[in-house]
Amino acid sequence: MVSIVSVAKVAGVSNKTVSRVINGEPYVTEETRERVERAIRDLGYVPNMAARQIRSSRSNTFGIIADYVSTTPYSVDIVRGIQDWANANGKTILMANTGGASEQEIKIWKMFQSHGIDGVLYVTMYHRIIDPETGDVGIPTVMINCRPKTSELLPSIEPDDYQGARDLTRYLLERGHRKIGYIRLNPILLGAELRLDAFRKTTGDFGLAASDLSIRLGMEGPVGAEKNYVFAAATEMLQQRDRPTAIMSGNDEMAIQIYIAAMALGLRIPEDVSIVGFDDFRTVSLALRPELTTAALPYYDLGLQGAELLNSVVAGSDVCPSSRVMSCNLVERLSVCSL
Amino acid sequence: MVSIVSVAKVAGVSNKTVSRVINGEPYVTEETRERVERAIRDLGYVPNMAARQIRSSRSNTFGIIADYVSTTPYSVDIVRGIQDWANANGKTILMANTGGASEQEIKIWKMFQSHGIDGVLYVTMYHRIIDPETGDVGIPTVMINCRPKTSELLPSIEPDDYQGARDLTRYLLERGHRKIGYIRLNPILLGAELRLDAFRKTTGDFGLAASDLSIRLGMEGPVGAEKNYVFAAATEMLQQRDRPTAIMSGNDEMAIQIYIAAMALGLRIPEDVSIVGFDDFRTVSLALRPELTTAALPYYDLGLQGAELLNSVVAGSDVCPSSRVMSCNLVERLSVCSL
DNA sequence: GAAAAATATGTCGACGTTGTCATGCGTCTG
DNA sequence: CAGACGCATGACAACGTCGACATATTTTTC
Repeated sequence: MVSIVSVAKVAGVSNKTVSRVINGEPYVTEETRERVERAIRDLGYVPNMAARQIRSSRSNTFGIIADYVSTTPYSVDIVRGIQDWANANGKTILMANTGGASEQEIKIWKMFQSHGIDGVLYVTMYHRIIDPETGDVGIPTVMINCRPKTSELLPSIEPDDYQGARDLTRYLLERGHRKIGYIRLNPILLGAELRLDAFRKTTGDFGLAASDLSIRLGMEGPVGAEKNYVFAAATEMLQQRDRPTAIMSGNDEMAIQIYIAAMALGLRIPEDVSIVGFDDFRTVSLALRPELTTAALPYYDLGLQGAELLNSVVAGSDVCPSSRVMSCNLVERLSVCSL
Repeated sequence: MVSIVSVAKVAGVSNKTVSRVINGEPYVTEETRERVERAIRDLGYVPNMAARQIRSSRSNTFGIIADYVSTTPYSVDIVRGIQDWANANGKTILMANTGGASEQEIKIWKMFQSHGIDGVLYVTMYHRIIDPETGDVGIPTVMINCRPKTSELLPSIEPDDYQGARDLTRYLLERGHRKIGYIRLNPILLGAELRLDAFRKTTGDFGLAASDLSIRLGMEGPVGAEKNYVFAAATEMLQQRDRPTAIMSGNDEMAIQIYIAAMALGLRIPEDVSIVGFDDFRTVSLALRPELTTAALPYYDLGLQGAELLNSVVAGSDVCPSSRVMSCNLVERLSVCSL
């Protein structure tokens, strides 16, 4: 193992001087600095993080604890955002998934503690309210895509589902749609309620009556084993005499079934029925024909901002532990037409 | 910080005895062991990995270096497999993404070295042949979902695209299909060639002529910015007088467009045209109606086995650095009918 | 019942790094 | 020119853990 000591020997200086060079401390002659740097290059020296950590009790490592995020296709962009931030700021990321099991969660907190993690990003796959088993370990924590249930608040960052659904609804209304169908997300998800509320409120404000709305449940049951009514619901909705001219889908994935249901009934998209999604899950939204108009969940930014926020918490700046919210931008594609 | 020393003080023994208890070494009375364990619990002691590593020069940590895997929806199951193995075997996972940039890659290898990583899993999003910039760091490495180009071989684990496509083709042939269309994956991907070869070979063996086959390119161009011809290709294919009774899609995602193309032409699936995918990317294969018959990429097992294999390499057992291959199981759903 | 073996516990140092303090040298101030 | 100051460097200890070795106690063996 090539250590600071071997570098010092080769450069003909003390180890402390090498340490100074490595850490960019002042009070080193240009000449010694160069000698040391050459020795570092020649020997291929790399600092030993474990030793640093033991000395400084700072690991420069953040932990991600997730339910399924990194192992599920949907919210990977959160992780990407975090990693990009970490990369740009010289931090390392240690990742663990609970798979939803709370005994796992406790084990993971212990593991984080063991590794002297500086801070934890608590990430969930679906936007929801939870009660993190922080294991009372006292590591600074920021929640991403979820919000703590209990009063002992942790700072959190969430997508603005309400605003996203409101913008989407307005978009349809502005294009002349007055009969609108809505196929609901699984009600366990926080987004489901927020999106539906926004839909109801916005159509109401615009003067639509309850009879102009056609609302159906698309999915229900435990995440990962839900019952799927989307195709049936869409088919039924589109067979009504007075069928909606536009359908809002709880998310993009569900929109696949709505497309297929519409086409099976011989309806053209968007001429006969307009469809909008939610999430901008691009594997779907860009694969559908016509491409899907939808509201983009700000996953990447959630990750980036979350890491940034955690960093300031760790650095000790007094972040008030409130919930920060990021907007969902409307992505206009070709699945909606004006009437 | 509660260390071994504080535990020793409380338990009234030497630190070495505490160390012995922690590591389950023999030669400790039942009585002392209990006293120590109680002290550990009372103080909430957790071993300090950094210190351990510095002492033993083993970190019990594996690194994942990926192009985009963990930040892309497709192959997250590889990561899940690795993490499950790590969890079950008390290893920790450090994860980094190159985003495809090779200067990133070098940086990441340095970082791994800095952290004293025991072994590295080199994972790619798409099955392909690459030349890893291992940074000549000499950390044991196993490649997952890819194969090294150069002669200095590293052990690798890959999916058996050929077998998967062969089984899928046979499945169609056995059900009486004699006119079969094929929409090709992006040819940069190793899977594209293997799958197409299998399709050609298997139909040929079965006695189909080239004229019975209708092969079109679905996508091309750099990953992430490819040109997409799928919808057009499928539409054109299905408008032929002598249209195929079944279409094999390069992957599940492309099948979305094939479904829509077929339906737009008023064709029913599977009565008028059968469709099979590849990958079993469940967000798609289970969302399509009828659900998609496909071959499942063994991603989870790739991860699990890869971690296992890396572990034996690290432990020093002489693993011959050859390529191991895992089969793609056919998943029968409802998108194919017998003629 | 003495020597040998097995069991139980302790002391000490080293891993690689950096913070604290000390030292040496040159330059400035009055 | 004495003292103060700024700069450049080094000596040393300490972080938490565990391996090597030493010591103390008990058990086995003939």
